[in-house]
Amino acid sequence: MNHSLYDKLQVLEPAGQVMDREERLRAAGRPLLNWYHEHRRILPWRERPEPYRVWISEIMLQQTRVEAVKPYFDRFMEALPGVTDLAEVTEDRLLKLWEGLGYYSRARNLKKAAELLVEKYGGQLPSSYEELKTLPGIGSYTAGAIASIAFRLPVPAVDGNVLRVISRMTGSMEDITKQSVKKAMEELIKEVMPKEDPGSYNQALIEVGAIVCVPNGTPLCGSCPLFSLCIAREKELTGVIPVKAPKKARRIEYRTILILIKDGRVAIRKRDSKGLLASLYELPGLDGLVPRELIKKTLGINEGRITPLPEAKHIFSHVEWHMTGFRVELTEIPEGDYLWVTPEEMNKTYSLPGAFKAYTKLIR
DNA sequence: AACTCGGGGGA
DNA sequence: TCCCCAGAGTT
Repeated sequence: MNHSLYDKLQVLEPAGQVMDREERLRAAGRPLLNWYHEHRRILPWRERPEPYRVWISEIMLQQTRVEAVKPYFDRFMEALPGVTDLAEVTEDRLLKLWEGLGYYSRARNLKKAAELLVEKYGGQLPSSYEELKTLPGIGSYTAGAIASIAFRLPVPAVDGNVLRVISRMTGSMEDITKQSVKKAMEELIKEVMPKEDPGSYNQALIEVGAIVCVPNGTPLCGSCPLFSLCIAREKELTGVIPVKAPKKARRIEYRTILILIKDGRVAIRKRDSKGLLASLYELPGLDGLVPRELIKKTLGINEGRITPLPEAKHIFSHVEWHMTGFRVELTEIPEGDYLWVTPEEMNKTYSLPGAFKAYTKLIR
């Protein structure tokens, strides 16, 4: 096992003996399990932890809060109750089911993986950590979560919660955004985790991170099962740990959004299958802030009534769209790969991400 | 190792 | 505003 500088971090126990990082984590196992059985939240995907349900929930939960996932999970399970349904669903219907959850490659990878499962695994998820990890969209965390929760295998599932809880408890000042730190944490946990109920153990660490050892604001140390084991609590370092490298500033992109109207229908178009909002539908748009006088020329039309629309801003994690827009009432169909749809079809059938909301709400 | 990929809720 | 979230894939 790798021993970094901070593995050597030791504190004096009341009795005078010291406890290193590994011992501290071993000691946490029983308190975590006891706490979890008493305090765990009742969640839809925890009721019947079958492999398919655990898989779908874990993908939805990647970088996404429990509260955000709740309204999506049951609807998804009802629409696509099994691997075969997922393998056969159209991409448009799948993306509509995912609309608003973000990170849309998760949905596409889900379908890819389902197709593989039907082809090569008899429509079932494989039960080993290593095989799970080969599937699209399943990395080390998700493979560990499925293997431990659905198949009861003793493998770790290290997410942001686990990194925060354990780095605080052990007083580690290492940068948890580094993949080397995550990997070391996985190896450490694999060594010390109890073997009898690995799913509950992993979820206990996650649950403590989600509802006690919270990231923003003051952690609720008074109700933490790891209170007496926690170095950050003892040394008042919860404001410092976990240490994370600063992230870089967002770039800004300027867009001109167009509501093209012809005979009561609106133009939408499918976005590229790669990049931001891949394969979703969008209102047509132009790069940059295009002045009103250039709109007709750019569209290649002669007639049309052009009305300016308000400016709008949409913030993604790494990009900001600063938008302006125009409504264009057409008497001719412009060149371009447009789909002409009624406002109702636009809402019910096609997946238009929230980034366009400032303009889609103006369509009537 | 650095970058890309969404959207929302809370401080 | 900024932060973070049951991360993974690509470059």
